[in-house]
Amino acid sequence: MVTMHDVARAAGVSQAAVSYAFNRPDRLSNARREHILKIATEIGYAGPDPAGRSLRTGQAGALGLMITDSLRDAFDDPATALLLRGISEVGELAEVALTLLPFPLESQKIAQGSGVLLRGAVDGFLAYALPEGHPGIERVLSRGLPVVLVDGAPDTGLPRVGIPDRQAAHELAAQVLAHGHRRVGVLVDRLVPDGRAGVASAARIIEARDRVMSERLIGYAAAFDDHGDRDWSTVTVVEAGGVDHEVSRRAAETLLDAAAVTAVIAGTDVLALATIEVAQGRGLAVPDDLSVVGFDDIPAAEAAGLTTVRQPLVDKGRQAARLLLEIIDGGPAREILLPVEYVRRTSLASPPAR
Amino acid sequence: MVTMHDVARAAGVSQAAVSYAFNRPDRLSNARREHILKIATEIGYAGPDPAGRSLRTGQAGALGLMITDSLRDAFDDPATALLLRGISEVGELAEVALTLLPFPLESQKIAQGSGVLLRGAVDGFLAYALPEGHPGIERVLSRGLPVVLVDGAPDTGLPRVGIPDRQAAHELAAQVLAHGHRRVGVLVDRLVPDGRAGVASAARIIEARDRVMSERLIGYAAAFDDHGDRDWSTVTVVEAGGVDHEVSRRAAETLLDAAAVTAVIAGTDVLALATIEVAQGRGLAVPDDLSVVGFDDIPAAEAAGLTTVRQPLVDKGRQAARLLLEIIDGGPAREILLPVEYVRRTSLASPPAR
DNA sequence: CTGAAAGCGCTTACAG
DNA sequence: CTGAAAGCGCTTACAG
Repeated sequence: MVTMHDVARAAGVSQAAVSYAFNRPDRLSNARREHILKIATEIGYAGPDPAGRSLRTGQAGALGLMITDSLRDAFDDPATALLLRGISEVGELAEVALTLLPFPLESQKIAQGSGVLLRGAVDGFLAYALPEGHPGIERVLSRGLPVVLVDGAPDTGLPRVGIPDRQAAHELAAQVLAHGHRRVGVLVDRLVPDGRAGVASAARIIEARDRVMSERLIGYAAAFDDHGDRDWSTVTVVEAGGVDHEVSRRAAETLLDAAAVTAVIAGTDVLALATIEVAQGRGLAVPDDLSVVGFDDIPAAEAAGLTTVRQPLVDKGRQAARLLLEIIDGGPAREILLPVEYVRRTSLASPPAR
Repeated sequence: MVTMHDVARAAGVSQAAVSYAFNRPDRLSNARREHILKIATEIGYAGPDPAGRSLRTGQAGALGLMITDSLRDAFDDPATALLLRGISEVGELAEVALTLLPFPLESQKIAQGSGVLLRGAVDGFLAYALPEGHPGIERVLSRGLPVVLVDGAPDTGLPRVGIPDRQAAHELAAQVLAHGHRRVGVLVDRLVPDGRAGVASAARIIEARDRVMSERLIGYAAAFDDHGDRDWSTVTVVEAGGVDHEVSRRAAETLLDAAAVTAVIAGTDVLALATIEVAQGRGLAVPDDLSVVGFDDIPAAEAAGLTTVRQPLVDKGRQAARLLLEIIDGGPAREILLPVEYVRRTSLASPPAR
C-alpha cells in the first residue's frame, strides 16, 4: 500500500505537506501543492487512507442506520424507502456516507458485544422504528455515540423525530365512526417483533413494543371512547407479523374471515391497500361494501383512492439526518414533531344499508 | 473516551489481554476473560473502537455501494430495491455493513479526489449500473480496492454480475414482432446521465453510456433485423431522463404523442407500467389497442398482467455481494451471468385490425 | 509557508 | 496461558 510517507519521500517534502496538499490547500503554495498531487498520482496514491484519518480525527464520516430487525424489510416498504430518500439527500449534501447496519435478530449476539453495531465506524446512529427495549439501542448508547430516534418511543429523553401518531390516529378513527360504522376491524403490522401473526388478544395489545403502532392503537381506541355507543372491546385487531405485501394480504384475509366488518382501519397504507385487494378478490366493493382507511399516504395510496393520514415521509428523513448531524457537531438534543394531515379520498363511506 | 488501555489498568492486566477478551476468547482463561469484561462494563467501555481496529487490521468491515448519481433514485426504483435486498441479506450473514456512498453529480469533485468515494472506509465496492466512463469507477479503482460491477459494461475485465441483456431483449422484441406489430415505439430510462428527456436521435442512441439500456436497444434492433420487412429506423425511441414514476409517465406521453404505435417495448417494467397507465388514461385498452412489454419482472408487473422478461433481481444482489466478499478474501475475479426468462402475460397481443 | 514529532486505539508476532 | 512492544496511516499543534 502506498502511504503518505511514500509520497512525501518521492516528492521530497514532509509528510505533513502531503496531508496539507489533500486537506488544506490554503496552507501550501499552489506550485508545491500541485507538485505533490502530481507525484501522488504518479506513484499511485489515491489520497489519505480513511482508516488512518478516522483514527486520528475521531470522525468516521458516516451515519449509521439501525433499521428494525432486518434490512430486507426496509427495502420492501414504501414508507421506509421515502424516509431513506430524505436521509440520503442530507447525507449527500453533507458528504457523509450512510451505513446500513445489519441487525442480527438473535439479541444474544448483540448483547455479547459482537456484531456490526459495535464495530461499524460511524459518528452517530439513526434508529428507525426500533421496538421498545431493543438491546441494540442500549449497546449503541454504550458506545457513547449520539442516537436520533425516528418513529420511536416519545418518552425516552433521546432526541427524536416523529409525528403525533396518537392524535392523527384518533382523528382518522373519528372520521370512520362519524360515517356510522359500528363493526370495525383494525390491522397492524406488528406489535411485538416476534413474527407472530393473527388476531391479537388484549394482552398482546398491551404488551406492544412497537411504539408507533401502539400509539396509533391508543388513538383509535380513544375515538371509540369519545362515542358513548361504540365499544372498542368489540373491535377485532389483527397483526400481520411483518411489513411485506404477502403478510399484509394474509392479515386482511384473517380479519375479513374473523369478523363481519363494514370498515377496516389499517395501521399503514400497505395494509390498507392489501385489504382493498383482498376485499375486491372476495367481490366486496370499496367503499360500498367495505370502507378502508390507511396511514402514511405512500405514493400508491392516491391511485387507489385511499383515505388516509399523510405524513411527510421524505421530510422526516431529512430532519432526522440533519438533527443527527447537528448533535454530532455538538448541538442540543431536541425533539422534532412533524405535521400530519387527514387526506380524504374515496375509500371511506357510510356502511351499506344492510 | 475509555480505551483498551484504561480497561487494562483497571483490570490489572495487559492491553493485549483486553483485546483477547473481546476478540479471542480462546486465548484467555474463562475467569480472566469474564473479569475483564466485567470491569469493561463497569468503567463504560463498549468494546474495541472501530477506527483503531480498522487501521490495525486493514479491514473496514463494510461494503461500499456506488449507485448511479444519486441515492434518491435508488430508493425509488423497485428493481433496485430488490437488488439491495439481496445484497443486504448477504451482508447480514457475513456481518459486514453496507455503506451507501453519496455520489456528487459534479464530476469535478470526484476528480479532485475529495468526496466520500475516497474517504469511505470500505473493503470493496459494488458499482451498480454506473454509466460508462463514469469518473467514480476510476477513482475507486485507484484506491486499489476490489470492485464488482452490477449491470455494468460486459467488457471491462472487471468482475461483474449481470444478465444476458442483449439476448433477452432480442427474444422479447422478437415476440412483439411475431405478433405482427409494425408500428413500434421504444422507451428507455436514460442513455446518457445528463437528465435529457424526449425523443432520442440516432446519435444520442449511439452515444449511450448506460450499458444495460444500450445492450437492450441492440437486442431490440437485432430482432427487427431478423425480419426482412421490419425497419428499426422507423422506431421512435423516447428517453425518460430518469427512473421515477413521474418522468416515466412523461416519457410514455411523449411517445404516444409522437407516433401512432401499436406496441411499446419498454426498457424497464417501471416504464411499461407507466405506459399502461397513460394509455388507459387516453382511453386505449391494453392489449386490444396497444401492446406493452417491459423488462425486469418487478413485483407490480404481475398484477398488471405485464408481459416481460424476468431477471432474478434479489439473487443478483446476493451473487454480487458474495462475489465481492470472495474477491476481498483473495478469490479470483470472475463474471457471473444470471438466467432470465420470458414471462408471457396478457399485455402483448396482436395489433388491432385497423 | 514549511517540517519534525507525537499520538489517535487497536491487534498481533514474539518471547516467556 | 500471559505481557511488552511495535506499528497500522494519518493530522495537527508547535516551533521555526
